[in-house]
Amino acid sequence: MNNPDSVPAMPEEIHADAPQGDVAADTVADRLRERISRGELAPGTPLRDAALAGELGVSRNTLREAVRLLVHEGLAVHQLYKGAAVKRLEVADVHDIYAARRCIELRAVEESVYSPAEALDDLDRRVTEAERAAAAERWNEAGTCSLGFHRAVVHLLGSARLDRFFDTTAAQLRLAFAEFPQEQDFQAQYVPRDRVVCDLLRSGGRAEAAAALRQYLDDSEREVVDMVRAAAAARQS
Amino acid sequence: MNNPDSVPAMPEEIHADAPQGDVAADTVADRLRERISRGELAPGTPLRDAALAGELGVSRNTLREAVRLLVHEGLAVHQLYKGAAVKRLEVADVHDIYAARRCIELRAVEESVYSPAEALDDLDRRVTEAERAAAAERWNEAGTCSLGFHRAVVHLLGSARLDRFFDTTAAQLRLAFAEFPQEQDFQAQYVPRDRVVCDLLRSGGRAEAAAALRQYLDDSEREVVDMVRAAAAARQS
DNA sequence: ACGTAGAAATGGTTGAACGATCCTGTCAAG
DNA sequence: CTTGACAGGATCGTTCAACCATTTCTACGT
Repeated sequence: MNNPDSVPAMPEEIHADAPQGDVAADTVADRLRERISRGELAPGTPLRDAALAGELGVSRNTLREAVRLLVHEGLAVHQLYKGAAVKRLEVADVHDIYAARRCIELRAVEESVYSPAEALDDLDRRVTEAERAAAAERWNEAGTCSLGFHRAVVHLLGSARLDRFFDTTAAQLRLAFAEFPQEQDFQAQYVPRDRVVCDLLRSGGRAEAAAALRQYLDDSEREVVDMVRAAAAARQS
Repeated sequence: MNNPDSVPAMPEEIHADAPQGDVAADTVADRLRERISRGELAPGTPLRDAALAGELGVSRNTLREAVRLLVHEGLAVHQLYKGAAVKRLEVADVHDIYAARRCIELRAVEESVYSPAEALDDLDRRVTEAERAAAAERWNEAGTCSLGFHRAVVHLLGSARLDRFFDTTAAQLRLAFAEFPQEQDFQAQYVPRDRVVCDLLRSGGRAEAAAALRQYLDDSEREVVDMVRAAAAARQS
């Protein structure tokens, strides 16, 4: 099955915009993250180092460093002598992730009293962007913008570490969607609810905003759990 | 200054209790983490791969994978062509870390309404342990136990990801103490305040518990900032 | 059919090599 | 004496080829 093409796969050209002050393993990790998030490397796909190393034009050692980073980020899992594979989200993971989201995002809403006005304006910009994308029926982009809104909410807390944590968690959450690329438009349904949360927040209704956000997260969690269950069921057949 | 002992440093024996189902790089990362947290590798210490690889009895490649993990965890920093060094906490880092702690721990207190009684009993156990250690003037152990209490508080939220995040953040915070091994006993001063928070939590006084915890974190942050400032000043001379 | 022994594939680790870059100390010109 | 060029040496980043360990596949004999 592993077609040993005598002609090596064309090494993807190095992106000129790749961070040049960076080491190879990091840029390779970026490339892999990218591929995973766009579903090109579906959950469960084994990450064979020899193959990927050739494909990306780096040595096996470098690629292994990159894969180790992905494992550390929870985007891949590792088994001794069986290598790494793209992480497959389980129901427990979804609950775990949403517990974390509830913690951080709800706290951010409560703490937003201390946030400067321009930070709240940034929130509004994000939602407006998402609405524009949704109106144009660019569902994929709408999902990305919606996520950007939540990212901005977290950013209100002013901790780069929390921002990073949210990013990696969101990346994991995307694994659920990666199995159903066509379902991405379901995210658009949540854009109006982003708007509600945003407006309540700006008008000072923290408690209502928090309640709305909590409901939002509960509903979203239910939906993602269903997706994961469906994916597992589809895999059985 | 880098004494090139012609006789190679004795490779530390492999711990028999090292997770055997694990790959070498992970166990090496554990060893390095250990060394850093106990101050054996002080902040600013360069992590020279050739030297460390020999010392730990692994190849340079394996060691580099381990170091990359530490960098990813924020325990080390990396500069291209200059290698990695143990992270030196700056004031901004301390603010960042405490913003994250406030977010998570305060949320945990508020959310503890939904926590089962035995989870709260666990909190009590941790504090009692810390008190015992403090009474015996084992300050180092008291600090560890106190941290265990806060860890248990976070655990109330029921997210393994948040637990992990708290752990890595706490490990970063230890970098501040690593420069002042003798000051570790100052942590003991906080044990009685842990007791207050714990009791308020168990008696249902969430709001008071949250207020006490917030005050706790504010004071602690101030103190750690002073430590970092002092360390920076001491470095100038 | 079934278990089993090889064989092939893959993973884990090592050691050496080579170029790139940084650092340091030297030396000569000003 | 200061300054700057410059030559080593040290370290880093990366690659490559090899080796053993383990799994997985396959084909064979029963």
